[in-house]
Amino acid sequence: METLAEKVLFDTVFGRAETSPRNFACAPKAAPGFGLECSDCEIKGLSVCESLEPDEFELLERIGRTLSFPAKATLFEQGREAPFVSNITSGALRLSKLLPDGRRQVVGFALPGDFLGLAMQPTQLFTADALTPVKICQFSRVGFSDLLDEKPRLTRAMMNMAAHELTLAQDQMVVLGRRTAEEKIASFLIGMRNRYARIHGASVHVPLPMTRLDIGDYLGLTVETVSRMITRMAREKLIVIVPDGVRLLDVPRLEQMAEM
Amino acid sequence: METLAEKVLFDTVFGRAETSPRNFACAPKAAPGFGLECSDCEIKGLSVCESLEPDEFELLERIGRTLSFPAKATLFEQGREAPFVSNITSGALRLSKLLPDGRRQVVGFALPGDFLGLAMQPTQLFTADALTPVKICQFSRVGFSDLLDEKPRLTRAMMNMAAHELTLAQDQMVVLGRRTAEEKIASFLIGMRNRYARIHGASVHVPLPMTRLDIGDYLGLTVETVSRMITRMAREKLIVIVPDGVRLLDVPRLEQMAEM
DNA sequence: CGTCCACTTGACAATCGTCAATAGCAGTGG
DNA sequence: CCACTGCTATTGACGATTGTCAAGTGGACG
Repeated sequence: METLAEKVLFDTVFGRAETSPRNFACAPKAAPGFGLECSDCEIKGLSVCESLEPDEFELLERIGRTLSFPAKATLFEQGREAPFVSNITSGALRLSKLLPDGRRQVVGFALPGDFLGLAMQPTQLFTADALTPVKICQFSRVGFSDLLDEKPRLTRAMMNMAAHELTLAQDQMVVLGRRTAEEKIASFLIGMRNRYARIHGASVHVPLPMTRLDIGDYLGLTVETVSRMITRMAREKLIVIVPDGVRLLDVPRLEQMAEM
Repeated sequence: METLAEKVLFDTVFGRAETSPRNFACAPKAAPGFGLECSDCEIKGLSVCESLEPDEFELLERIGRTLSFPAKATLFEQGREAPFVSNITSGALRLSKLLPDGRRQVVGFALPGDFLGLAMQPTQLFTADALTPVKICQFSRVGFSDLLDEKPRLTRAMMNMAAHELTLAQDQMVVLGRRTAEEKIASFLIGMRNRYARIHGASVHVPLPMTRLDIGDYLGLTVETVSRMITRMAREKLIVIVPDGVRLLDVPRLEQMAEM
C-alpha cells in the first residue's frame, strides 16, 4: 500500500523513468502481521536474500516477519537493545548518531534492499527514523546469527554487503573531510540518483524524502548552507527544485563537481 | 633473512609484484623464508586467523606468504589491480584516497591485526603506504576468496571484521562532520591509544608514526591547524609532545573532549 | 656543512556557521 | 472558512573557526 502510494507519488511528481524500472513489475501484497512471502518480495534481486536457494527461503520465513511503519516513526534508538535485524523492502530511513550536546551526524539514508544490523551488535549504534512509510523484513538477531552459521552463502553475501557499505563509508569520509559545501551537495545528489537507479531505474528525477536539516547533518553542513547551495545550483540551472525532490539538469557538470 | 628483505625491497621499488602477479596458490614454492609460520604469529589472537582450527592454518600457509616493506614503501596504489589481500602482522600503514585535484583523504591507519582487501575488489580502492617498516601476511585474492567458500567460520570472521570496520568508519563520519578541530585531535589521540591498547596493552604513551599532514588529511584539517591544536593541548598540559608521538597527561579530559 | 623535510608560528582571508526575520504550507480547531 | 500553530525553507547580515600564505626553526642525513 505504502509502496503503491510511493510509486504513484514518484510517477506523479517526476514522470516516467528514463529506462524501465526493474523492481515494480508485480504488485506486492500487504502482509498482515506475521509471516513472509519471499516469493513475492519486490526487492528479491537487491537484498542479501538473493544468495539463498528458493527452498531456503522457508527458513527465513520461519524466523522473520514483515512490519510496516508510518512516516516519522522511530524504528529503534541508539543505545537501546537490538533484538532484531532487518531488511528494508520499501520506503526510506534516516540513520543518525547523536552527540551528548545535541549535535547530530546522519551516517546514512537506508533504501529498499539495505540491511539494518550488519554489525550484529546487541545494542543499537545509531537511531533509525522513517522518512516515508516504511516496510521491513525483520528477524531476531540471534536467530539470524544462527542461520548464518548454517548458510555459508548467506554469510558470504552479508560479508560482501558489509564490505560494500564500508567502501561507501570511506567515500563519504572523503566528502566530509575534503570537499566544499557545493561539492558536498553535488556528490549527495549524484549519489542519491545512483542509489535510486538501482531500485527504480535511472532517472534525472531525484526524490528527497529527507529535510534540508537531514542533508546538512549528513554532509557536515548547516541547514542554511544546504539551502543556499541548492538555491544557487537551481539559479545556475544545474538542477530544478520540485516538490519532494530535485530534477537534475546538468548531470555531467554535477558529476564533475562530485568527482572522486 | 637479509636476502629476503632485499628481494622484497627490490620488488617494491621496481614494481614487480603489481606488473607480474604470480599465483601463489598454485606455485609450489618451498623457498626458505617464504611460507607462513602461523604457530609463531605474534598477532594470532587479533587477526581473522583466530577463527580457524589449528590444522586449518595449513591451508593458509599453503596460499600465503609473509612479506616485509621498508618505511615509506607503497604497498599498492588506488586504481591499480588488486591481486592480493593481506593481514598486517607488524608496523603501521597509511590508507588514503586521492582526489583528481590533489586533495587527499586518509581513510584510516592500519595496524597489526588489520586486514587489507576486505572489499575483495579486483582494483584497489585506496593507496597503502608504510609509515614504519611493515610486515604482512599476503594471500592471492582469488585464492583467499575460494578459501572463504570452504571455511564458513573464516567467512563469518571476515564479516565481523568488515562490520567492525564499518562501525569505526561511521564513528569517523561523526568526527569529520560534527566536531571542532580540537575535538578531532582529542578523538584521534584517544582512538590511537585504544587501538594500541589492543595490541601492546594500555599506555599513556601514544606513538604517532604519521606526520601532521597525515593527521590533518585524516581529520579534514590542514597541517597548520593540527600543529596549532597539538601545541595548544601541550601548553594546556593535556599532553606532552615526545619524539615520535605524544604522552597523554589528562586522559579523562581528553576522553570528555572526544566523547561520542 | 648544507639540504631537505617536518613542524611551528604569525598575519590575514574566506568559507561556512550563527542569529534573525520572513514566507510558505499543512494540519487543526473554532 | 479562516485564524492559529508549527515546521520547513529561504534569505540577509554578521562573525568566527579554520584555511591560506609566508617565514623561520630544528633535526636528519648525505
